[in-house]
Amino acid sequence: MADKKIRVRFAPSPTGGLHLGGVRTALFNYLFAKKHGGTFVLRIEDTDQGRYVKGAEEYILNCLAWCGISPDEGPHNQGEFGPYRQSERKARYLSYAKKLVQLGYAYYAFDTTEELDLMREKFKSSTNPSPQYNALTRAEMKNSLTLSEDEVTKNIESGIPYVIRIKIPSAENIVLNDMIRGEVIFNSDEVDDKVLLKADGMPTYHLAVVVDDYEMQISHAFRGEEWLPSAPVHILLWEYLGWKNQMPQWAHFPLILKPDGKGKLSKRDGDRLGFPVYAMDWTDPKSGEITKGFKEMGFLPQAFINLLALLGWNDGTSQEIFELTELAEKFSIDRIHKGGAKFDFEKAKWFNGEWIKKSSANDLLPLVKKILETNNIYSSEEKIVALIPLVKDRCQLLNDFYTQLAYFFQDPQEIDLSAIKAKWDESKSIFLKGWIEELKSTSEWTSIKLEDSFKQAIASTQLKPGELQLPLRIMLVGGKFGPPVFEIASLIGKDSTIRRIEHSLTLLN
RNA sequence: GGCCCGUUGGUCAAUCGGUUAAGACGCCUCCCUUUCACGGAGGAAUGAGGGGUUCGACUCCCCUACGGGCUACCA
Repeated sequence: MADKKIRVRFAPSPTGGLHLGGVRTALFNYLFAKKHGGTFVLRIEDTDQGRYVKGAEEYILNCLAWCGISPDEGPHNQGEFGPYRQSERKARYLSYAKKLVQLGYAYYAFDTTEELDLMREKFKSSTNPSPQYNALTRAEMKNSLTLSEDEVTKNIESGIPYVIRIKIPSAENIVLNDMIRGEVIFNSDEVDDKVLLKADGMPTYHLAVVVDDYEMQISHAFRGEEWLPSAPVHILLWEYLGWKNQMPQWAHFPLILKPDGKGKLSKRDGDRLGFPVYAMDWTDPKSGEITKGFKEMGFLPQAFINLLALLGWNDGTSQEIFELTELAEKFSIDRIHKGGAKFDFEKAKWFNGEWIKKSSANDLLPLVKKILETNNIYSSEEKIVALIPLVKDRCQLLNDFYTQLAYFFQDPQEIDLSAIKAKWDESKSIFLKGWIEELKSTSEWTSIKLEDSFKQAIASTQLKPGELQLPLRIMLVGGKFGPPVFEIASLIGKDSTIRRIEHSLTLLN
């Protein structure tokens, strides 16, 4: 076992957008694989044809690629353990389910939905509001344990729908050894006879996960904490199928929680509180509704995985900024927390700001260019790349580059005159008009020269430089932000500078 | 209701029996800056409660409280 090759998997269901928690699960799997020179497998768990959403698989791949954590093996890069979509593995599950029946560890059940509801109604009490299909109730149901062999065969042959359920033993302790939580003990009496094979012939998660983890030789099975209660079913299955000594090591990750209230983070929380929950934009193929993703919100993939990695894990030092390769070196399962972490969008933005500061102008160029272009600003790469260092410290999200850069390319659409008006008087207008005249004849248009000229001109008046520098900024950029004013003036050029000042002057009259 | 998991500032968190209980985000003050940021210096703010064990508990054990997950022919 110790020399077993490290193989881990990320096994999402293609049912919609890829949740932040899902990306973190994928990331932790990836990091573990990289750290130990193992293989990171992608398996598509598409056994629920009712919830299957077209395009979701492709989308998941794209999200992983954007994050830089593409799988080593999966439906799009087949290894020797394919197929990697559960829907394409259907026949295998059936044969294992039948084997379990033969062995007496599972049984056929013919109960209809109505009959199940009836049973639950019948056994419902104040002390037991949700009765289970288990040792107590299965004796009263229609299954191969209560029916004669003939009846069972007849039922199956005549096409009556059936499921196969696991027969949970009574009064047994089932022990899970979790890499994060240690020993967790379940009493089998609390576990119900879970459906293994559905009436449509598809396996449920419970059967599929153990069959596939076995066949794909998964060495470590990591998943979210929401799976902890069903772990005993899986452990039993490993045992009943005779694979107990090949069972992977388990670890259940803590959940990512809502920032405010309680409960795990959902897409709705993002909509409600104004931040993304999905990795990338997700368009629902039925409704056409678009749900915002981190990518489109202006996150750098490096920042996104960095923030995710630090949600429930840290390396024990106070370091917070890590790149992927460094994470892969330092990652370890035993430094993962047990408790869930509330998601804090403010901190997420801080991570992104740090990564923007860390990135070079050249790295940022294509992204910034694209943002400008979606806002109808087209410019040369030379110009953009020169401008980026001036403003990148002021940007937390990539989209901030638009506001920070737009006035270099076009006159501000809105000018915050209210900030000027309060202390405005005629003497200031007169000064600026005079200064503009001076500028018109200036041949050397540099920020140093402009600043000199401005200060000299103002020295001959009663005004102080500070009284006019802010108004000048607002006239040029539209608001109180951006790099030093004279630098801006030098970059936008003489015509624009003069035009913008004149325009504001007329507005002030 | 039952079962399981969890609980250090508002949030992310270090500590693995002995510390003035780190650090970060956010917030506040100041410096730098005649803008906004960045940067720098400070500040407020934490061991859920109660019992044990121990010379000594945030750290180990028990109880309580609180929070979460699960309780589908969904994953």
